[in-house]
Amino acid sequence: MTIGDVAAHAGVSTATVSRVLNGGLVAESTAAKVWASAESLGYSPNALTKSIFAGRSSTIGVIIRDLSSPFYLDLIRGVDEVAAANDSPVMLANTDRRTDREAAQVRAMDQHRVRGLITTADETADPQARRMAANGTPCVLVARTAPGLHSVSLDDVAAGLLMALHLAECGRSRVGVVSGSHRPTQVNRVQGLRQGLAESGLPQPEEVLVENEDEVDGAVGSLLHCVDAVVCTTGRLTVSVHTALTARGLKMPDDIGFLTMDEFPWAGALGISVVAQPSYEMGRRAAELVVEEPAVPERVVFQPTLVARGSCG
Amino acid sequence: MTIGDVAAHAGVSTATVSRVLNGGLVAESTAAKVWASAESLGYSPNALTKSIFAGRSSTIGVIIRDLSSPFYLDLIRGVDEVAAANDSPVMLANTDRRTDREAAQVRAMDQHRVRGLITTADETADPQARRMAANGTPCVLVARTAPGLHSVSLDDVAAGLLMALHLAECGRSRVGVVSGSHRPTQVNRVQGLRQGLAESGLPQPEEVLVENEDEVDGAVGSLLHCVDAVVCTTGRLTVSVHTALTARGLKMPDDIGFLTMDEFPWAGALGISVVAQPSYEMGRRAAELVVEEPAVPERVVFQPTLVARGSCG
DNA sequence: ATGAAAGCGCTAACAT
DNA sequence: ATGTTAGCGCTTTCAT
Repeated sequence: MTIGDVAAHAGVSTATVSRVLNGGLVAESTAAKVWASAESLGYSPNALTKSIFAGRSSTIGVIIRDLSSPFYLDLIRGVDEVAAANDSPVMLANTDRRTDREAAQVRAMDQHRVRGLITTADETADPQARRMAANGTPCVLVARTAPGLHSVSLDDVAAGLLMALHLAECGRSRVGVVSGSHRPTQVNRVQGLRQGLAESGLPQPEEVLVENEDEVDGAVGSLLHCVDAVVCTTGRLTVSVHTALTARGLKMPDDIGFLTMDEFPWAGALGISVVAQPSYEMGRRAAELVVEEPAVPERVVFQPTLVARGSCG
Repeated sequence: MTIGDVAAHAGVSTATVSRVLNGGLVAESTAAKVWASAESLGYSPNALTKSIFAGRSSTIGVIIRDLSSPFYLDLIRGVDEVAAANDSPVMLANTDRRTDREAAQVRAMDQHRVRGLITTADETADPQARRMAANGTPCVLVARTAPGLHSVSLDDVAAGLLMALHLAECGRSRVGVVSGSHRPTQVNRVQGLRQGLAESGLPQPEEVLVENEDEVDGAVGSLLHCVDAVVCTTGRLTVSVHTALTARGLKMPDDIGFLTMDEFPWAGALGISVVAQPSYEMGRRAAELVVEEPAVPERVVFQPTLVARGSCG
């Protein structure tokens, strides 16, 4: 089914059909004929071919590190919302935390001539992203910044400060922190926490860094002999850390304080206090940057909010 | 940057460049020249144009009813996994439970000439899907079947039976069930439950159907005067039902039994028993159907499994 | 108001 | 082994 078939069926030229389909100047009567033909032939315009002329597709590319994380999920929902409102399909790729996949995925997005790219990938793929940006494809970094590229991120230091403040208010004095990686988000959150604790006149935290989820239990155990509160700087490890705590029979907030990052569906039911980031809004904003294509790199920073539910006292 | 630019730079024809890029028969020396030119010009092949020739894109389309549901999330992960292994990008659309959006999204997928479509949409869009299927685009229904289309679904009746059996084994005698809609999955699960209870010599369940999450609390309340176990046939409402129960001070399993659908990250920590569906595997299988394009409509049915954690006794 | 024709970036015969 | 040429399905001048 091509535009040619429709043209033949309607007894007009392909140019006319194209005009009808795209709202050009055509006589009422011919337009009607064309619509009828298109209908009866079950014609479906080829979006791929259209994109060739535009030079790019209307698709928005999204590269996600970890599809199992609630944060990224909400991010996607936000992106999708804005994309849908702009008739832009969303092309999704999951690196599944395998950094070596990122380059290939960015390349794929580039080759599909996405209208813009929203990525949570590591620095590895930055040069490619920058090249895309130079060629007129807006690229938005999420949870990270880089020169020459847009970014949407959380004020991670503020998140750490918020945590420290809350712990201090709850009368906690010795805190242990579980972080998830060396990435800037994690480092900044811990830094904010340190700063906040210092400002509150509290001792610096005991820190463990955990890459793998199955190391959490041991790490938390090593923390426990000297702390009265455990904070977790990544939503990814919330379940594991919580489990490590409760498995030892510790009750919150009486035996131990617990504070973690990122809102999640069960937080309310479990009474777990969190420092939340507006992930859905961040997704929306990222997509808006793609749609609006600001000329100069924009760095959007969102503020975290504390949701106190009693797990710290 | 087109193939023509590369050809000019390398002093060969576009055909030769195309051959080099796609592994045709070319002299080592020319190939080297071409690669060098492509490299230095930063050439990136246009996947859109390629698809024109193939007649279709390599993209797999996925339409999801509800991106916030863990079930669909795992499904996507499965799809993405197989898609990535086949160099197929994934195009994602979220209907956000607005049935009226489905038709437009299926149409968009069609117009983008997706290689195949995996959809959780309602019957509304079936005629379009069937037309696509007729034109050679494999369409896979998830959690639903329809004549002429592939499908991947759970044995929902078995899920209900499993629930009934477990409740009976735990000594529950009067069960209340919260279902989420009139869709076949829900109906079949309840039917399986009824059948299982009957076979176990237990009375038929008290049933409430809840469309909106904020009606859950009232609905559960209305159930409570006469039941010693509550089952929820949709993972979407697990949190709400659980909250409705605990908010009334009911302890599981002593005061009330609780059993719900779909595995979720906190189930272990909370000791909630569930009947799980292999969502990730289902996603994989759906994508495989797209890739393999079986000539006749295939109906893949997965079996649910009980994960007993003590919330029923 | 409509058609003819050129061309978007690429591939695939068909030549040489 | 490489170039020439004719498309793929569509848009867009430029004529008429």
